[in-house]
Amino acid sequence: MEISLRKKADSAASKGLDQPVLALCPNSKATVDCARCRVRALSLCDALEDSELVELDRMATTISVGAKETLFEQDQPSDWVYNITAGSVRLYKLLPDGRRQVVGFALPGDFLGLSMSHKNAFSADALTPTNACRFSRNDYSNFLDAKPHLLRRLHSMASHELSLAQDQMVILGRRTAEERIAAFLIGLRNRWTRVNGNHVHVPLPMTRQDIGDFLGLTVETVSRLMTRLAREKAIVIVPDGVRLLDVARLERLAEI
Amino acid sequence: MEISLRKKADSAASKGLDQPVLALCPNSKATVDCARCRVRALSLCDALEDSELVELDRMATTISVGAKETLFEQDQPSDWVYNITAGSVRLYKLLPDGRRQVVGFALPGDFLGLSMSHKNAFSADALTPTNACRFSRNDYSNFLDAKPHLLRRLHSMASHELSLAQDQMVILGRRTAEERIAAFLIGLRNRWTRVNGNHVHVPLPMTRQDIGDFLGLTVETVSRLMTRLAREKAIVIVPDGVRLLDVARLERLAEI
DNA sequence: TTCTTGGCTTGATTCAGGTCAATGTGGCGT
DNA sequence: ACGCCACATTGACCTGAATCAAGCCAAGAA
Repeated sequence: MEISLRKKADSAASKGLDQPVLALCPNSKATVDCARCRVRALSLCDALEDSELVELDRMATTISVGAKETLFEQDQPSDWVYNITAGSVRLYKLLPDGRRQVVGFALPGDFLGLSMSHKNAFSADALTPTNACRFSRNDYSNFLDAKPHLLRRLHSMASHELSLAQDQMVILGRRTAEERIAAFLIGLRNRWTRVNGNHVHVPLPMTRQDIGDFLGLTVETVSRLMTRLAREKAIVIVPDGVRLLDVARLERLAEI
Repeated sequence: MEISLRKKADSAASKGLDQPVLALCPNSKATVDCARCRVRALSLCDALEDSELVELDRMATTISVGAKETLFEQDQPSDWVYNITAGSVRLYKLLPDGRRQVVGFALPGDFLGLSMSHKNAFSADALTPTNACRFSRNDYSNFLDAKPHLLRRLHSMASHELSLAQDQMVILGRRTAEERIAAFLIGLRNRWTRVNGNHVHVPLPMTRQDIGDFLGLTVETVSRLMTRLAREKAIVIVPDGVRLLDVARLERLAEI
């Protein structure tokens, strides 16, 4: 795993190969500047005052990982919490025999470390080159103790996450393969909307295998159904994503 | 829906038919006495000092609902939060066409209302006669604002719930019917342990249909596999539950 | 340029679990 | 005692998605 570190207090701390700096986070100075963070409004940090952001700056380290590199691994001590600022991340659990369940995908603005447990409940690796704001769990926990409104916000994010997980339980337990694909595309469209605005173009940084492992299907089934939806003019498959043609139909299929 | 109310401040507030008072909560006085609550150690309230419990007493109302009665319904305003003190509750989501996903079962000590949303994410109804401690969401929210350590506790419960939901995603997405049943029985055994101590007898207050709707299976499949596990001497089916004979085998099947 | 590799698609076949249809069974109200 | 009803079980059959097996294609490596 190669991670490049950029930190105000210790810019010589870089280890491993540097990843190219991504377009979304073009700070050439090796500083964290929460006040100007472009995902701030989407993230936990939105709960903070400007004065508090200065404190946060001091705690934060920005990290960059390349595609396919690991952020953290299931069952390892969770020493850090992360705020994704650019890129996309796959979150998954492995069974001993290799079966895999993807429990979610993280996009810019998403927070990893809601869980308050000292072991990671799942592994996380980057789907595309990814930047994140990283805090030590200790610093973070102390900061939380001092800022009850931040804790409120954290709790409301965890509640929201729980609610999404329950929706996913409905999808996995009670929906057909076609409905799962439709729900996935509509759900992802809605999440990209927060980041990029509402477009019929839905980027899919993950592979078909990842989608299958998220939806409880095989690659082949995902591929067949995407092809079928395309044949029936509900979507168009484009490089690195899909374009939604018949949003109404997809929403009807996805309806909860 | 019939609910009997018993409250210190307003014992005349009873409406509807009274349910018989349950064995586990035999207060004949219509008062809430958190300090002596038998599920306190299991519940949120464990985070509170004795002095704070007195405040809680004043906010709380105990309610009793009979089997099959509704505590609250999906998409309705969530005006109350609940602490289950006796009985068992089914939590579920309905699709428009009637398909159902049970998202969980609540046992004594479980808290309903982690979610901080003003609409219920799911419906809840009693499987067996059930007692709960009920708080208005407003009172509760104000109380939380004044007690950051209670909020911490609430958040850690929500985190735990999220982690369980992710485990359930693995079960629904990537496990065989037999593994699902084993995981369900072992998981339920572990939860009853908190309430009753560790026994090989696992009460099943829910129907086979409920289990199927929790595990993404049909009644018939649940019935067949329970019968098979019984035939193979892994369990014995007894009235209102099962007795685990070969715990090691079940744990191997359930392994995460 | 050709070779390799990883991801994607497509077709043929299989099978785990669903569906449909009886039948069994225990509790409850009359 | 009787009938009812909800729940549970069991059997026969069906099907949606998995599995197995090729190919296809684009991006890198040699």
